Amino acid sequence: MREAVTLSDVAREAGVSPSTVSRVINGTARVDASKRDAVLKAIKRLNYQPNIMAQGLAQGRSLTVGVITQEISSPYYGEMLRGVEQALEGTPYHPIFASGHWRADQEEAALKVLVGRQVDALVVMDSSVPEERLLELVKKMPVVVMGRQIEGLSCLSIDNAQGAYEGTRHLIELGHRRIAHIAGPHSHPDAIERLKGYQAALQDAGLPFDPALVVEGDYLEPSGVLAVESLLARGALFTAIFAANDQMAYGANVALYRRGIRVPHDVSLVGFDDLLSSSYFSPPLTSVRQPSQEMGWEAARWVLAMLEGKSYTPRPLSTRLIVRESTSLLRLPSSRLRLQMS
Amino acid sequence: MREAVTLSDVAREAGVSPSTVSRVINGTARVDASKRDAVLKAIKRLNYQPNIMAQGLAQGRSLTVGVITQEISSPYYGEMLRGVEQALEGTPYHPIFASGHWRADQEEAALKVLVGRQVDALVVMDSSVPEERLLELVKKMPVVVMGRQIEGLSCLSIDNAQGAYEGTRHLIELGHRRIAHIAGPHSHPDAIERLKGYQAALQDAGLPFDPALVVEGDYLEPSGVLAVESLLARGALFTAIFAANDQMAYGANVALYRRGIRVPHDVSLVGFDDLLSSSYFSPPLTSVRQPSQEMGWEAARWVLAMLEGKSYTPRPLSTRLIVRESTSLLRLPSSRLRLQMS
DNA sequence: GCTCCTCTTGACAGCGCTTTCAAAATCTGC
DNA sequence: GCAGATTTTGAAAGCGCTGTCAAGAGGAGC
Repeated sequence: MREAVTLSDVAREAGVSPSTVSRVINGTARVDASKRDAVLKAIKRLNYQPNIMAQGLAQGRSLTVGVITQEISSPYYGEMLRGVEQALEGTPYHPIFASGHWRADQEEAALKVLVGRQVDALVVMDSSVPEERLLELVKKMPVVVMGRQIEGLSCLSIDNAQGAYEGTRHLIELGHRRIAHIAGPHSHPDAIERLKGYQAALQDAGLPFDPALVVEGDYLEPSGVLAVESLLARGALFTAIFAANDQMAYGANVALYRRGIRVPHDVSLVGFDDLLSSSYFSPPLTSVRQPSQEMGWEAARWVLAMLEGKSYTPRPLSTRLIVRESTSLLRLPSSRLRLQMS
Repeated sequence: MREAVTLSDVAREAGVSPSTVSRVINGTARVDASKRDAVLKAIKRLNYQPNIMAQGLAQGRSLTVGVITQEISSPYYGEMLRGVEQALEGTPYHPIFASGHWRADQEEAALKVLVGRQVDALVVMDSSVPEERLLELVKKMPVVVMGRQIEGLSCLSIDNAQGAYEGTRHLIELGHRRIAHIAGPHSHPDAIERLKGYQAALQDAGLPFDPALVVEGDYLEPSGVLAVESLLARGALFTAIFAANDQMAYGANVALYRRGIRVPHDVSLVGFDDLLSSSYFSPPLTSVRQPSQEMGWEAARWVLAMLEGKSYTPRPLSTRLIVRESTSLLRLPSSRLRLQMS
C-alpha cells in the first residue's frame, strides 16, 4: 500500500550519495552549492519525506514528547494540551498523549505505552503516580511534573491553596458567612490544597469551619449536582458555594436552578480553573483562573530546553480571581436560605 | 541518558539467538517450551521493552493512527478523541493528534506531520482538505473521513441537514416564526448542511427564509456573542435562535443575558452537538445530539478493520433532538422583540 | 611542479528489530 | 537403525537513516 520514496531514491535521482542527501537535509556539513541544489530539486521532484522512524532509530531519539493527562476529553486538559501543542509547534517535536483517567493503574499503563514508544521526554499532569516511579523515569529522560511538588523533580504548579483562599475570601468580602465547599477527590494533592485554602480564608475571617458544609466530588459535573443535592437534603444552610473546579460549579449551578434557587440572587457561586466556557456560562461564572494553556506551554518549553541541555526557568504561574456575575453581595434576608448568624 | 536494554541483551541472557527472542515476542513461530520460558524470564529480569521505532522500521508500520482534528482543546473534539482512544485501547495502535485550526493550510501542515511520522492510518475530522488530496492519501493508507461525504472514500457522518431540520422544526412547533440561525463557517460542509436543514424546515412549515436572520460564525463561543450582537444591532426581530453548534449557542446565550433578554422566556435557543456540558448549562440547553464519542469510536474501529484487511460496516449514527429548558412556547407579545407576522 | 592542507564526498557500519533461508535437531515409519 | 519428513533454530540480510572515516579534489605556498 505504501511505496515510500527513500533517501536513496533521492540520492540516485540527484546523482549523489545517500550521505550527501542526509547532509543537506540535516545541514550537518557543508555541501557544494550545485549538489545541494540538485538534491533539493530531487527532493521536491520525488516529493520525498524523511522516514521519522528510521531517523529516530539512527539517532536514538523519537522527536516525540509524551504527555500524560487524566482525561483527554476534559476541557481543563484540553486547554493544557493546546498549550503543549503550541509550544511544540515549529520544533521538530510532536506531542503524543495518553490518559490515566484518575486511576493509578491506568496511569502506569499510559506511562508504559509512552516509554515503549520511545518518547524523548515526558510531561506528567496531575498524576498520582508514586514519586519513586517518577524519580526513576527522570534518570532516563527529561520529565516535568504538573500539579504537584516533588523534591528532585522539575515541577510546575500553581498555588492551589492561595487560589482557593482568594476565591473564598471574595465570597466573605461580599458578606457571605455560610459558604459551602465542593471539594475535589481527596486522593489528589491539588484538591487537598484547595480545601486548605478555603479553610484558611474562613479562619482568617474569624469564621468557623463547618465540616457539614463540605462535600467531596470528583471534579466532574455530575458530582457538583450531587453535592448540592446532598447539602440541600440534609438541610445545610449556606448562601454561597466555592467549588474546587468549574465543572463541579456547573453541576452545582444546574442543581440550584432546578430547585428554583437563583445564582447569584440567592446563592453566590465561585469555581476554580476558569475554563474557557466559564465566561459564556449564564450567569458568567466567577472563578479562580488557572492559566491552563500557559501551563501546558511552559511545561513543554521546559522539557524542550532540557532536551537541548539548556536550563530553563519557567515564568511564575499564578492564579487570579476573575469576578463575573455568579457572585453578589449577600442579600438579607434570603427567602429560602436564612442566614444563620455565627 | 537512555541506556536501553535491547533484544540482543535478552537473547544473550536467555542463551538463545535474537531471532528466537523475536519469535517468542511476536508469536511468529513455534519455539521450544524450555527456550520460550528462558526468554520470558530474561525479558522480565531485564525489564525489556521492545523499541517500537525499530519494530516499525523493520515491519514498515508504526502502529500509530493519525487523527486530524480542528482544535484539540474544543470539547467537541475532546469527546471524539476520547472515542478514538477507547477504540484503540487494547490494540497495539496508539493515536497521534494534530490540529488544523479550521484553516486549510494548517490542516495540510498537520497532514504532513502525520504522514511524515509514518502513521499507518488516518482519521480526518471535519476537514476542508481538498478531495483530491484525500483521494491521494487513501492510496497509501486507510483513511476515514468524518463530517463529509466524498465519493470513493470511507466517510462517517451524521445527517447534519436532518439534525438541523429537527432542531428548527422543534422551534417552529413551539410557535416560533422568526428564527435566527447562527451558521458555522461556510467553508465547512457540515455547516452548509446545517444551514440547509434550517432552510428546509422553514420551507416545509411555509415560513419565509430571511437571509437577514442568518449570521455566519466560526463555531467558537465569541462568534455566538458577535452574531447576536449584530442581529440586535441591525434591529432583526426574532424569538428563537438555532445555532449551528453548542459553543456558539453558549455565546449567544451570554449576549442575550447581557441585554436582559431571558432564555427561554424571551428567546428560545437551540444548539447542535449536545456537548457534555450542555446539560449543565443554565438553562440546560436544548440541542441536537451528535454522538461524538461514538463517532470517534466507530472511526477508529473502521481504520483498524481496514488495517487488518477486514471489511467493516459502521453502525448507523444519527442525531437526536434533546429537549431541555432553553426552549419554550412562544409567548405573545414579547416586550422587547415583537413578533412580526409573516 | 610538488608537497601539504583544507574542504567535499562516498563507502560502510551501525541503530534494534524482523524475516527469510538453510542447517541442525527431532521425529516418522518401515 | 536408517532414509525421509518435519520441526526448531541461528546466521544474515535488510528496513531507511545517520555519522565516522578515509579517499579524492582543489588550493595555497614554496
